[in-house]
Amino acid sequence: MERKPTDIRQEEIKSAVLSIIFRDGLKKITTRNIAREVGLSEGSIFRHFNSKKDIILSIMDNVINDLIESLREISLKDSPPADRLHDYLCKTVTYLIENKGITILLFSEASYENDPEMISKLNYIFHSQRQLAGKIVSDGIALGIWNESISVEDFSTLFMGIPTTLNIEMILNLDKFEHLNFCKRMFDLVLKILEKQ
Amino acid sequence: MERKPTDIRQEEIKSAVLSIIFRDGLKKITTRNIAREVGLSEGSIFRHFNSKKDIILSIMDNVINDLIESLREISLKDSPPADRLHDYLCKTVTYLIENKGITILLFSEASYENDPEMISKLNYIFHSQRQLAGKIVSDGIALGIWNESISVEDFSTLFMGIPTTLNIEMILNLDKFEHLNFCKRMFDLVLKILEKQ
DNA sequence: TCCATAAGTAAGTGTTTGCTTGCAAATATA
DNA sequence: TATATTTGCAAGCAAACACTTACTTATGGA
Repeated sequence: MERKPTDIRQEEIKSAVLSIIFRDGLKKITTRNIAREVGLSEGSIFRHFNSKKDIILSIMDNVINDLIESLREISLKDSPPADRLHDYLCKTVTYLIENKGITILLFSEASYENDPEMISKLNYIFHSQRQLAGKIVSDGIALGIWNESISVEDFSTLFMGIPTTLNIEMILNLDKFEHLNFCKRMFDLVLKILEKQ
Repeated sequence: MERKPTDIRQEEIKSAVLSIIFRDGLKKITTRNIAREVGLSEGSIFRHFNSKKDIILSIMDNVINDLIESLREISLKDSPPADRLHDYLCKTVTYLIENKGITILLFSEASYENDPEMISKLNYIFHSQRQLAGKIVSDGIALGIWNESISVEDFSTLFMGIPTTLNIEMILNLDKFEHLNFCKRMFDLVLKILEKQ
């Protein structure tokens, strides 16, 4: 059989997991199915990961490296806060649409396994998102653009609801979901909260 | 052994499921564990429900009867829309806090099993909530109290994000979560979107 | 009092699960 | 070329799972 180095196989395995979820649902993520999807024997999967849990943890690391780091870049830019907030939201929405099912995988596995390592990684992802969004709002307030009486904490909570609702809507009616201009529409709504009256 | 009629046992079983989730996590909901929690043999569980799936479906029915019907009542009241929206939000928040883990159970099971019956019930729950919130907003606009240029659809999406975020926060840091005045604070924020400028 | 029915149990069933073992062969390094 | 390491596979492991079976016993209406 064809042989490939571990780092390549690891990516193939993680990608297989996401394909299976999207096509067949969460229940079908078994080491047998993953092996078949990659085109390896089941035993080989355990050459490249110590456990099934490690595969999920590694997928979480991908989310951190891809999504969170992009959001961090946007949040720390010099551009006007309104532009940043808009980009931030659109980046999140795009990522979720392009990686359908990834957050439900993360939340389901974490709450299913009740595993501290998973919960901790999820915590990092969630609270990074919150904190980075909060920074943009703080900047806007500091610049005198936005209403200084708004609680940054509370706004961030509300803001975080947008991607999570998007996720749920995608689970419930994948096909019907109308994401045209979704981020722009949501952005216009939340801007009303921030603007000085 | 003590014998009880099916309808009593069914409630005991459903209640046991929720206790197990809260105490031990989703993975521990096995028919063995449920039986032990109720104090029955595993076989007896199947006297009262045809399958494990039916237990979850029945819990979903409880959510529909308890939460959704309360929300419907609030939504259809005659009181001022702002009062109704506030009550609506607080009712949801209270329910989620008192029934910790119930929504993650529903979403996880539905997306894990990928079962049409479960997805359909979840759809009903989610879209009822959306629609009932939307009605309050429509009423407010019709009465000339709120900004008529706001999209009721988009507002409802944003509004639905509040309970879902609450859920996630509760999974991630159950103990630390500060829910004092949570609903009031969120209500004040979203009111800024609705008010005429 | 009789007896159908409902509610209980112990001891299984087959299947699926994540993972291991023992060994072969490809690849990299000396 | 010699050898150590890595990658692969087939077969199989124990444990866990939802659920069934065969049988017993309590309950309640005729």
